[in-house]
Amino acid sequence: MEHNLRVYNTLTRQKEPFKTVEPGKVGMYVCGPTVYKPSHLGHMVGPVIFDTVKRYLTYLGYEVKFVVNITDVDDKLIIEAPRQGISVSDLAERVTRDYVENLTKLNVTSIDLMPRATHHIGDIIEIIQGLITKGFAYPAAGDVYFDVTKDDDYGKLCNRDPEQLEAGARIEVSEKKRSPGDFALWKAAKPGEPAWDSPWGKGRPGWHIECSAMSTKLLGKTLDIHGGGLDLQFPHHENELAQSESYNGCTFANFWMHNGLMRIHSQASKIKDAKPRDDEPQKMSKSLGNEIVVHKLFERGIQPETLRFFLLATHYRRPIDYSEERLAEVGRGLDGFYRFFERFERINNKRNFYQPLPANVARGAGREGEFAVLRKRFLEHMDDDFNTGGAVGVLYELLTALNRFADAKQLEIGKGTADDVKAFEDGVIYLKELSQILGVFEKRPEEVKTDNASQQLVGGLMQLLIDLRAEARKAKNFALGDQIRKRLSELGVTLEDRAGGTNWRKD
RNA sequence: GGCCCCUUAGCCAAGCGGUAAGGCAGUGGAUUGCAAAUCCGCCAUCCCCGGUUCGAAUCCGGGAGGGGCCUCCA
Repeated sequence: MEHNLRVYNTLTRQKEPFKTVEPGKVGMYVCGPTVYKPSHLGHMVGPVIFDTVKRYLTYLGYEVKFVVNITDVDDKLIIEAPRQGISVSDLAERVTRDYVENLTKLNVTSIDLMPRATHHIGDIIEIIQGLITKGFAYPAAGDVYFDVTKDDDYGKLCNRDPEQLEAGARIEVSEKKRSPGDFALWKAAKPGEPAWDSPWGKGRPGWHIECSAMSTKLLGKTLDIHGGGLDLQFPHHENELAQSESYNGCTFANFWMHNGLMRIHSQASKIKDAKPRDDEPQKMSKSLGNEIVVHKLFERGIQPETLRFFLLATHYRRPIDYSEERLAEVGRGLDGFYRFFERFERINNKRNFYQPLPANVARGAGREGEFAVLRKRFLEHMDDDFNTGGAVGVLYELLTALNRFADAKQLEIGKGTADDVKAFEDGVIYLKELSQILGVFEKRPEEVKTDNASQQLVGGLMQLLIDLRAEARKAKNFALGDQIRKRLSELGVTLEDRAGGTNWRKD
């Protein structure tokens, strides 16, 4: 496979040339949510990033298997379910549905499997038993713990020294543990808790082990990419790594990718007792209670595509500060693209911009024209550790270049030569090709929900007003023409006079 | 206390040793009857102080400020 892709690896703290275990194939595992509360914006960062990662790898020719797990049994669920008066499994089901709906809206379509922890209890028990047999774990009164002192390179992902874990003394205290850094693989059930039979009695899996079990089961012993939020590095990923490598005796993941965290200024959130320095951004998290719930954002009319673009406009390893203003700003930037797509359809009314790409698009073909150069720069950014921020910048340059070209050749009034039109269409095809890598502009933005009859009526009335205004302007009665435009503007309708006629647009 | 990471224009942001992409906002112009849309122009020397180098936003050292993890967390 020929490419120049380099990927930053948390394990080595540097960018490395991307390689895979099996030629042409990629196994990618990303940690999904513990499903006890509706997803907030922070939960969307990883999926959008890794969806884009998969899109790019697929673009390069890889066959990618992308797994996102759902942790559906955990203390958090056990506490939350009774509060809502429902069972743990119903809670899990409800929250998972919310998660998936949000992902779908954000055009995260590339996930192949979403395994649930509770569907893999057998696999989990098998690994725990294996770890006990190999001497890496020990049962203790119905629990089972991983013994970090038996794992020579424990802490290698995060530079964590097991000795110093004691010094912290903030770790869960348990007299069952041999040393403070040990963590639970299996937890004995208290009465009324969800429980499964095991060699150590009724209980449930600890956190971390489900990921080791499901990733091995579904993707094999060595993952090409393991992803997740920066906050999962320790202890979650460190422990996953320790378990898996101790059990399988081989490298767990070749590339560890961690996305930056969504932050929010507490003033912008609804926290009552904000901390003294409430002007500094903080991580968005359920436990801090400052989260922006995704489905509420959609209910308020935020376009999913605006959100996706917002997430991709920054490099994935950096934190992103959320604010309403920022979202509105991104939306304004996006408008330029939507207007261009309409322009394209005016120029070539045979084609709908959102139609799929022709299958015969020859990638990398084409002259060293301006559009082709920009396309190349876009791909170079993606090769550089999936630098979507840089790529988005180039997409804007391509947009400007296309508008400039259409202006210069007066394509809108049919003045361009056949060659001009061809060159323009090639450029548009590049734009579509690159947009698809980012997972944007694949379908027309949602129209305001009105029934068909109303829409037709509005269209008819608008045409009536436009025609009347055209007559007034023809008669040089600009005062009347301007009045019509002004009154419409007050209603949120903008008129655009062009050579080919007048367009209208609702804000 | 330990371990990571960040600091670029009014705001967001790319940049990974060769003399600052892009977006939003602002502003001047082309176009327009006037607008809208579009295009063109203007708008930073990169937190501070040292050092390495012919050359540093980019490397090294120190300082200041901020974030994350060490406890559930995407």
